Amino acid sequence: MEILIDTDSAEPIFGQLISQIKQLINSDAIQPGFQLPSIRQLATDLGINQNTVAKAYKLLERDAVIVSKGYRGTFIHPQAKQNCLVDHSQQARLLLSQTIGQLRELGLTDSEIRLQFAELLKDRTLVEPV
Amino acid sequence: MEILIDTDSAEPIFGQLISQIKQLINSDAIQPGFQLPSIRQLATDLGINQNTVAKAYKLLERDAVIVSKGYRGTFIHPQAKQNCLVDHSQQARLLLSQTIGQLRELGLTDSEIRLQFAELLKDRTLVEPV
DNA sequence: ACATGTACCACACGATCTAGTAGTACATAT
DNA sequence: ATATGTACTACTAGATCGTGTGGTACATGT
Repeated sequence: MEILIDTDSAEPIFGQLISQIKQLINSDAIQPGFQLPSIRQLATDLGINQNTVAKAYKLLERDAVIVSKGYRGTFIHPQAKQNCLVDHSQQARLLLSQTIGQLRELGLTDSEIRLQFAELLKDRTLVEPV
Repeated sequence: MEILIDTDSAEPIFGQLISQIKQLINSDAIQPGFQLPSIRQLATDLGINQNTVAKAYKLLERDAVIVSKGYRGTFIHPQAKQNCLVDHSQQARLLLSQTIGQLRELGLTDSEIRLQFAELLKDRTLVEPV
């Protein structure tokens, strides 16, 4: 499994990791069930921080591209290739654009919308019911 | 009509104007039909910029607290006292909190939500249908 | 000619916030 | 003891935003 990191790139490292891992899956270089290197292993190999790798893995797992099995390691998800194409941003775009449109119709200033949004986003109770 | 501006205050000048004008209305110091000083007049009286006064007036008119009658001047709105209490932020809060909750349930990161939001807010076509 | 509200633009200062990364520590299970 | 994923804090550079200002221009109606 070959991954190259460009520290000078504008794209963040964890983003490069995600892109390249997805590409390896799409090109069938690695297939479902394949065990990925551990977070520490990959981090030291690439000369980057563990948290950076952990972040990439976490996002990949959220999108069901890989699966973490705790101390046993991390593996390619059975439907990895299919899930690589899912775009969560699409749904977000739709929901948000509708909301913004409504708020603007109410006459709210963009500044006011921004302010409310920033405050609400700090509030974690919006998804976990306390 | 006495208005005092504290340049050293953390609250922006246009905010101080809005607050104090609302308070004058609530305390019956000025009543519906009362003619407010013109933008230029108030600006020079307080030693602040015209645009700052214009901004305050504009927001007050949006919330139906005052009414601009063009070259004839600006007046206190008939239902000013009542409209002083209307909080547009309330509706915004509700709409936004619902949307944010849904996006989080989808598993989206706050970073991702923020990004989408920032991009969409730049798009003015969301309310004006081109 | 004059005063009114309104609408732009551009700029600068300051404050705030965010992303990205790094370091460290922890619980688990072999 | 060792390896795994995970969670927390902290830091720094950079971007972003708001505010206020200044200037100019316009249409309106007296």
